[in-house]
Amino acid sequence: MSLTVRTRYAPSPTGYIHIGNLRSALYEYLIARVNGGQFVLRIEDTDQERIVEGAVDVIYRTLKMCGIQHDEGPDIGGPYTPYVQSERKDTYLPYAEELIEKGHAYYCFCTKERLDKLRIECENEGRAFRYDRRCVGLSEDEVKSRIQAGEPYVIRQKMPDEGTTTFHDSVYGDITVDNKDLEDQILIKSDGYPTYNFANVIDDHLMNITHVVRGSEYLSSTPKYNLLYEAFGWEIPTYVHLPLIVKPDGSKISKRKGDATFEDLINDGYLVKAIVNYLALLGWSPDSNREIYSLSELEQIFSVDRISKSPSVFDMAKLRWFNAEYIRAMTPEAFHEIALPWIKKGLTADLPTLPIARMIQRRTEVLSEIPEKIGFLNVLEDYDLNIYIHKKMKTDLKISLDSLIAAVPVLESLTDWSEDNLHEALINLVSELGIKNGQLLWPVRTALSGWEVTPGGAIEIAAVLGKAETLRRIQIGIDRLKSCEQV
RNA sequence: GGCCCCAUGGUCAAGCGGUCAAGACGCCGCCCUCUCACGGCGGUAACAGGGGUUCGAAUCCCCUUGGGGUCACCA
Repeated sequence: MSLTVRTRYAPSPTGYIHIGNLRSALYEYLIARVNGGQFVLRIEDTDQERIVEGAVDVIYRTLKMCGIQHDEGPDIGGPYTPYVQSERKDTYLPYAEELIEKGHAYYCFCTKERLDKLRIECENEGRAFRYDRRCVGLSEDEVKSRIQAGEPYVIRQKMPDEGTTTFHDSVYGDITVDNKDLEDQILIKSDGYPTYNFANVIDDHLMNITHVVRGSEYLSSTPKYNLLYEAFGWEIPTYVHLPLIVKPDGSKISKRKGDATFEDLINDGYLVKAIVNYLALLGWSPDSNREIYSLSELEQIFSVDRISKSPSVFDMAKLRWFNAEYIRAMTPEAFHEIALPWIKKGLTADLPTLPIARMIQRRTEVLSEIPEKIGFLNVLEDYDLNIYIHKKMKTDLKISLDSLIAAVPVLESLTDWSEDNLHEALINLVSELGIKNGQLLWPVRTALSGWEVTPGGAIEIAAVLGKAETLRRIQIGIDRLKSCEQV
């Protein structure tokens, strides 16, 4: 079979894309690309009660940000337009009617109320609810007259009474179920819209989708889809079911629970490329030990047969690592650009941002941690003088005071306030004084920041603060140490 | 509960009858070092259990246990 591979991403517009959903889109895209095929975007909005304003835009935006570019879709058209199911509403009913003629479906007039009652009864008796097929044997005349009377109805798929149905999945292998365990699922709802269960089969066929890629939660309903394909006499697509992405506690990532949506991660300062890279490796593994891959590299090497079956835990710690890797790999200028909004968020003082960016780049794993990291640059807060005392640096209050005093004239005489010059001047001073680096630089760093821990050392911080502010802060340190009785 | 799926360190995972059972994240230690971080080096830790098949099982089969999914006029 040399058909062009065609995959589709068929989200329902709910307003956000959670991580598992995005990974599905990624894999669908990758499978199309690695086979030189096409990737289609189709909007599944057959549930009129769940329509969310602007939700489709979220989908477009997310795909675009990730570089997952579709070849056909509502926004760019294509040979199978329209790509929005609500706009295809009229195409489904005739197929359902065809099924009725062939004896694979039937009209059902049972009301929601009756069904609910049935459900409760079953629950009370401790057995699983299954539609009791009350309408399966209705005569053609009765159906006709009830429809003419305006009675609402749905169309149900009629499952075989016996036998088994087997389908093949590319990752899970052959799966067989007893037909008696299959429910007569609804194909057309009483509002005239098809259910997902029906529409996806019709559209996948009509749009010539060759590889149906979706989460493994659809595994249990796939036999019903197979029966549909068979009833129509259509070719069954290649199924590729993906293992679920779960939370550390093992439960499914749920939308309403506020679990990691793509936008959340972006807002938290995760890089798109890092997210995509991590997602690619969650449930799939390459043929080597490499972990860093760009999207275009993935388009070359992705393979369905290396998708794993077992669910994988979404591990924030690992995502952080990926993010940090991408940050560290950036040029200082590029990092400065993406970090700038976050630097501005944490910076009230008027200081040059590029040196700040350079200072924090290696020390940043997620952008959102930047503001709090650079707070010491804004104002010098009162600090505990005891932080001048550091055993490993071999400093105490006396040594710190001496070092700060010694640093003043050296810094004052510096005309070109560059990091290199600062480095040279201070290291020279160290040897002049015959002390250890830390005995000078630790006190200076402390005086400049007032923090016990800072991103960047004395020299980097001095360079960022500028000459005047550096000297001012050192003087504060000197004054405070002098007035300290223990010195 | 019925049906279906899954099962290698805490996490992601390689492995597809013969390996001292990779690698990565995390964690711990050491080195580097002006704190932190980066970087370098090292360490911790796994085939869920029980039966088979086989000369030989993490790899194949069965059972048990555990986990997950699904049972809507949602997708």
